[in-house]
Amino acid sequence: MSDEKKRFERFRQDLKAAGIRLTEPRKVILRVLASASDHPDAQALYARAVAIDASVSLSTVYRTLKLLEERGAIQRHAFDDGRARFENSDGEHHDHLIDLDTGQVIEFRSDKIERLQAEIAAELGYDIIRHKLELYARRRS
Amino acid sequence: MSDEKKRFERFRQDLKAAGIRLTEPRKVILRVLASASDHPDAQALYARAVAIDASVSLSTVYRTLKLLEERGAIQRHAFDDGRARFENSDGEHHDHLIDLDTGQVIEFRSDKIERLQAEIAAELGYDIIRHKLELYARRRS
DNA sequence: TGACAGATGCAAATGGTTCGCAATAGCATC
DNA sequence: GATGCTATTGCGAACCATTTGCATCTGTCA
Ligand SMILES: [Mn+2]
Ligand SMILES: [Mn+2]
Ligand SMILES: [Zn+2]
Ligand SMILES: [Zn+2]
Repeated sequence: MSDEKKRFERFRQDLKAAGIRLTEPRKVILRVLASASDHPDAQALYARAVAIDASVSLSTVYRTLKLLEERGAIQRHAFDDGRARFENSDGEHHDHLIDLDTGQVIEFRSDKIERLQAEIAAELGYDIIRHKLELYARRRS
Repeated sequence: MSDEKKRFERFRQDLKAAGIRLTEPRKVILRVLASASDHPDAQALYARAVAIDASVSLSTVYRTLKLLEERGAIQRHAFDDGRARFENSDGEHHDHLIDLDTGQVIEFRSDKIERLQAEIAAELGYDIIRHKLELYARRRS
């Protein structure tokens, strides 16, 4: 089974387990999310969904995104361009570098940084629930 | 001269140097910003400004904030609560830990993390222009 | 197949922020 | 200190991403 199909299945199970109806628009949106490998915003997801089924509405895209986010199935990011961007939450945690010139989003992960963050929070008497590390950068010339 | 006064002076010089008029509303807003030690949003700054001079408008608060941000005199943050928050840019760079229960913002700085970030970017062929590190955390029980 | 609660599309509302515009007020000059 | 030009102001309307109310549809399970 392809990764895309696996992701779709995971979404489907998630909703089913929560007793949430698997409607036609939701199926379409799940499919779109499962096959996304970038960090699309709601508009982009809506466009991809409409390409599959023209009757899907932007409202339902937003409602489904919220639903999946609440269940932890997808993650919402707020990069500096205003719109919220989404990606599915499988795979290991990573942070992002945003190319200021192209808008390209590059993923990276540093265990050292993750560890240091936890240490800092601990010293302050806190446990990190989630965090955000975004590097806005320009290609070295 | 107090830190507050120093900050106000720096703001004043910045604007003067750029040939920007030092109007009454701007003076009030500069004063408010200079004396802020937290991370207030536009509404909060507006409230503080109005307490000094009731004729100041929210529009002018926003316009002045943009002006100062463009000159690098203040910094804009976008924590997860939607509104933009501001703080003056003197002092050394730091990042933020946000207490999810109280909303309290705690500042910290880790040279190690700063260094690691630069290394990661360099490996990817990038120079960091700015970055955002926010830890959303809960007090350890 | 029927019933009913949950889900949908549409349009209108929201909330933070920006903008257009006519009126006002810095500031350089006299 | 008065004058003139222009930047700046307050106000309300516009913006834009996202959310919501509502009448209508549709999964789901009996
Ligand atoms: Mn990612
Ligand atoms: Mn700070
Ligand atoms: Zn991370
Ligand atoms: Zn930092």
